[in-house]
Amino acid sequence: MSSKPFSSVWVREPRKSAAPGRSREEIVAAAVELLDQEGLSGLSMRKLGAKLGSGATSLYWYVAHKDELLELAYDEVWAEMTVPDPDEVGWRDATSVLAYSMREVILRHPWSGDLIGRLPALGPNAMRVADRMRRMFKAAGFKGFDVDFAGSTLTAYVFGMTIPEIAWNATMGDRDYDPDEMRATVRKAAAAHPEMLESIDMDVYDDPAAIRALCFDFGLVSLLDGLERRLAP
Amino acid sequence: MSSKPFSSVWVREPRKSAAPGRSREEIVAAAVELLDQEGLSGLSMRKLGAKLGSGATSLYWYVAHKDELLELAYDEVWAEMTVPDPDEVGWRDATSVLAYSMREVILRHPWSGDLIGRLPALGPNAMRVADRMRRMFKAAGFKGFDVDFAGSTLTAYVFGMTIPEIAWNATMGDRDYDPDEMRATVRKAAAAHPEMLESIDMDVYDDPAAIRALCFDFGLVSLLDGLERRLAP
DNA sequence: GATAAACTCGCACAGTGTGCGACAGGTTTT
DNA sequence: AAAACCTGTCGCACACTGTGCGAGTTTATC
Repeated sequence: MSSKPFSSVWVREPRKSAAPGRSREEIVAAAVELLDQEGLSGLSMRKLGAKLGSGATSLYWYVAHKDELLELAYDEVWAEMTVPDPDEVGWRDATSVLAYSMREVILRHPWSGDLIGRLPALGPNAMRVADRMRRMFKAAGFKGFDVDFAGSTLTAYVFGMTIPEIAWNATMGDRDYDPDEMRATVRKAAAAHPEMLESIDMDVYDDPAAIRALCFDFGLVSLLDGLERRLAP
Repeated sequence: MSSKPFSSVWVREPRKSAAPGRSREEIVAAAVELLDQEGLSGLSMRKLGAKLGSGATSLYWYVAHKDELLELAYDEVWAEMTVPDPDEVGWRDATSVLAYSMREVILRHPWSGDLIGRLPALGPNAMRVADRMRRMFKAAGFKGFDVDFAGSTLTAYVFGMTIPEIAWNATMGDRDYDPDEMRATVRKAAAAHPEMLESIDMDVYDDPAAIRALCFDFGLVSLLDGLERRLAP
């Protein structure tokens, strides 16, 4: 009765071929490289084929469709995240380090921001992160559902804070940034809401990166405080 | 010296035409409708033109490019969010209601999830929400940067929690959901991490929507607790 | 040497955003 | 009245996308 089966690279049986000329790993690596250089919209099968010195449609032997390739590339990103051992540093430090690492990795691969919330994170690397994050929160003392809830809350925060940051970098990165121009723009947009001006006129726009870092830390500390509170009633 | 000026619909001067046959509002409304029905990838200029009984390229009179249209449609989403008055219900209730409202609105317009983190939220409706959210956190007692930081933290959490939920609905919505199939899938993906099983084997997959709602509340309460703690040292 | 499996790739199709230039109708200026 | 100018519409064309198909080539196995 079920219409279509749930489809994901991680569910399909992989090709058994040992290691011929072109391999799936090579393709995924090239895709990640291209994505880092040109962004999500810069990755096309034709370009990727050219980069690998092959025809575009040859890649379809190793990969069912482009989405599958993206699933594979996406999981590579999770591999780069540092997940400390809570037994060594304590759960708060461990989760903090993970959070900062996630933020940093996503910012390094901005295209991954567009994939969060579009692809299921079922790859081995994502699983490894999930597993170790569970351990962190178990070490902290969470029980039952709360272990997963705490994990979801943390990743939600990090993603939610970082994704808009990517957007900012994308719109601003390819032009010379002028604080005054930006201030003027936002002031115009907020003209109808005089109270907003007090935040705009602060020196937010002079060093946005620094302010964003501060903001990330503020939210993270708050969040961890809030989680801690759920442990001891 | 500055390469390109910062571009956004909200910065450009709008067309002055009063109200001829076709108007910008009409176009945006039709776009939102189409987006709701067919999702982000379902919106093409040709389809939209057809829906309005006009040629595709005619729309370019009212809108500079597709992105601009998306900016306009995106802002319409912000208009639907309920932003209570903190003076009436207290800041914690006010922020909770806003958070729930944001979640609900985004889930109702899933395509907006893909636009967060791709478009700047400078439209009048987004500004209105930002302004009133500032008021909430000022009423709570936050000062200076912390007012904006608290706001960013809250929206980050809501977005980060909701965006993956959209992805889930998208992959699952168009097929019959089978808890056991899903459980088996995830169990397979997590095979290398035995500790994950204890969360998988709980009844998460029987009523995912309910669990997600629980999770959202857990994170929200934690976050607000954490923010509250920053008020009284 | 033959048969089959593994792999490559050119062609073609249906679709996309959008620049361009040709139109039409109304308003204003000469 | 004529000419010039806006406002608005739209067909055509370009370069680009993912990918199904089928014919071709290489490699492995018996």
